[in-house]
Amino acid sequence: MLDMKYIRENLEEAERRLGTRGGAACLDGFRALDDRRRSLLRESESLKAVKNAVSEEIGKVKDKSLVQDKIVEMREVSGRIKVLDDELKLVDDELQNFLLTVPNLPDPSTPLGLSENDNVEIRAWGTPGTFNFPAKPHWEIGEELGILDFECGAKLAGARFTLYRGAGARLERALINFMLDLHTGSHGYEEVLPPFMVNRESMTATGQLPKFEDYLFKMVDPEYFLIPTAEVPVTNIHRNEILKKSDLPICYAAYTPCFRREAGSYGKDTRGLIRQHQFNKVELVKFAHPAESAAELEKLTADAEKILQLLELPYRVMALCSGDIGFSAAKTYDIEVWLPGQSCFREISSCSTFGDFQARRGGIRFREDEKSKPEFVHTINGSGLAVGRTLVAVLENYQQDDGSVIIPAVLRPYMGGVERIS
RNA sequence: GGAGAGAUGGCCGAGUAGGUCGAAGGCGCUCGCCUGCUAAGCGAGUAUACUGGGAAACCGGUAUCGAGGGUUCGAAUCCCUCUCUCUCCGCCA
Repeated sequence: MLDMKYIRENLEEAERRLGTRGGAACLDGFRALDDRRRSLLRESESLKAVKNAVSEEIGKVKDKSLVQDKIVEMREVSGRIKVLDDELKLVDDELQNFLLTVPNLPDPSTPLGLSENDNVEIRAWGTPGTFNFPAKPHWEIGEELGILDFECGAKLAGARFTLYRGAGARLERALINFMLDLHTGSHGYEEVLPPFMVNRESMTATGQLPKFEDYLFKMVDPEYFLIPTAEVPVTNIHRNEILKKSDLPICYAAYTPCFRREAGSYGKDTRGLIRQHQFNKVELVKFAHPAESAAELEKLTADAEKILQLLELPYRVMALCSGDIGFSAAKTYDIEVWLPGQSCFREISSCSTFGDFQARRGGIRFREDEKSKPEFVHTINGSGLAVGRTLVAVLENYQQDDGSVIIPAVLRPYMGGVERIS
């Protein structure tokens, strides 16, 4: 959520910055609602001041018959207040609902552009390997090895679900453990294991709701939402808290499955593991001092990259342009891994800083000094990494001409010493 | 699922025959004083949000005692609904 005072005082600048996301940035109506709200508030509150003062006088008088006229008068004032407050509530709700659907302002360092074609490559690591045979896509490798069963996934649940078997299931688990061990052991993150379902408040704080309910899986009674990313529960750990400045940055790493409706992506990536309704991810989440958030985003991105480096998987880092960043993000780096079976780079991590956008929605604050006003922290998060897609990258980059797949050296301890799946 | 108990400020904990309670007291914390160190002691201060005024320091108003409604001139205190926590029983990975 954007700061109301900022919008009030910088309406045109806010519209211009939002406009860089593409589409019409429309803050029309904000000013009218805001003015209406404040005028109602002023009127209601001044009446309450009168009511409070008179009620206090009435309280001091023993014989209420002496103040009967005041009681009657206040009865009318109370009625008037009720009317004003009812309308205020309507205006307030409308204003809140409006603000909750306004996306974050792109950070000044976010490149301008309209689509993914305008994203900017920041750096690349590793060299795509060459194969003396036609490189296969992972779904062929996985099916031939009997470790990925797409048919059975469809039987059990439907399209975009997969059954992992044997070494495939173990490789997924190995990747999860490898990632968590690295981030907690070497990068300073605390491991957390959150609920995989959350309530509406949590989804609203991180920005999935109210605007993107269609993208989520939802339980109706009682109402719960399956998390689309661990970002949601982990960011909400500190919802409505005032953190100690000395504790910042707070860094969490969490493994969770993620559940996404993938509404609007019909026909896209229908083969293989790339786009599933359920997938595993290790997520990194930070709560940082505003002055440190830019640097923390760089560090977090580097932490995610380290996984690919140790797995020796080639990748590139892209700065998403203003038209391609997510609703809540101010700045995003995508890490894209090389997939030889499909001859393309595919997103395997998305690392973003949200500025105070999520913190304001969630009431996550800190104090600069003991006596100063609480300020909003900045939240930062990124995949470290998407596990299913990492498995895809391992299968495709480490495939051999005999159909087997070499296990990267760093994963072998997690695979019971297995060096090759064949 | 059944039966009970509870939810107050950073923490602990008073306050329910409605009335000056944003809320006693204690702890913690901050700033001063004092003690040549440490401990103790003394004094003052110590919530948040919105809103009005002001360049600012700051001053005023309103709201908040789990959440939301209601009764009342007036509610932490009464009524209703919901959420969460705890205890016991049942069931269960």
